[in-house]
Amino acid sequence: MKKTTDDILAKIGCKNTKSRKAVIEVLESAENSLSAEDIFLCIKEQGSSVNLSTVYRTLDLMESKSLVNKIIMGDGKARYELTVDGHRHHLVCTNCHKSVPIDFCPLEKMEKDIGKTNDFDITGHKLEIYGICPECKKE
Amino acid sequence: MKKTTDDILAKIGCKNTKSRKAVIEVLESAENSLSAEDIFLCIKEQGSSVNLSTVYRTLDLMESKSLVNKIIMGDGKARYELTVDGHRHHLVCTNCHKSVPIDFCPLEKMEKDIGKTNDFDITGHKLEIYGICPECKKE
DNA sequence: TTTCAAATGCGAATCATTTGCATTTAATAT
DNA sequence: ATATTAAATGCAAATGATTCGCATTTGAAA
Repeated sequence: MKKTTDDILAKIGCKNTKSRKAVIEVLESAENSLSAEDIFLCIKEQGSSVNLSTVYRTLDLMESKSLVNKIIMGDGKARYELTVDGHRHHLVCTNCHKSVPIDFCPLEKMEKDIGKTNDFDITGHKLEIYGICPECKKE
Repeated sequence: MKKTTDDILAKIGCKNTKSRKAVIEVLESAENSLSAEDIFLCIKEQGSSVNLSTVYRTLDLMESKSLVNKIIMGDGKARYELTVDGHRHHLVCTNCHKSVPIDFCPLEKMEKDIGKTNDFDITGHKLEIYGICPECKKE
């Protein structure tokens, strides 16, 4: 079980530290994407401690290695999640901020065409769909 | 020519002030989406003066009335543009931050299905496509 | 186990955006 | 026109997420 996080860290050629393992483990067990502070608090709850700066640095590092996907949200806080095969978009509840991953990407087929039409080299995209989740609808 | 901005302001039921007219006029003549500070500087260049807070407040107001579309960018600054019929997505150059509007929306047809599948009431979405523009490619 | 670059913690700095409050102004009634 | 008043503005200070500098610690290679 620890093996996985160690492998991840070895693969990107950086030191295998307690903080980094903690961050990765939190992300692995998360159902939703988390903010840096969410991660920081999770680790604290587990009895360990990391500095918030270190969480940010770890996330930046992992994002630069494409291990983590940074989601820029409308509320001013970025969320992070482990990169899964390909990428993933979310349905975000504008009331409670919970997010549900969507398992397909409406852009996949179109991206190349759009790039060609506009003479851009496409490097990526961000998509979020907003709405009210079932729980919040009840209220 | 002034008529248009006056109409816009009348329509949303708020005071018709110099600052607001200035913001709207800058947005009308802009080719790309602009940051609050871009707008602030444009107005200053024209010899007038507005407070940056006022620019933000005007933009928030207009966004709340759906007259302006707020684009959340990866560089930490939001960009704004007048809402055109329906909505619009952008191809954004990650190098020079220029953006090109895309005249169709890949989500249009899918949104309802996605909402139904996940039991969400869909309220909207944001999509941006990133790449390198023709000019920046040359470098 | 020595060595040293890489990583961390801490506090301070940044920077876009927001807010409180005193002052000004546009729109309405007089 | 003028008075009246809620809405809008300017200003400066606050906020809040993220970043940075730097002294200290630590993992990994020799």
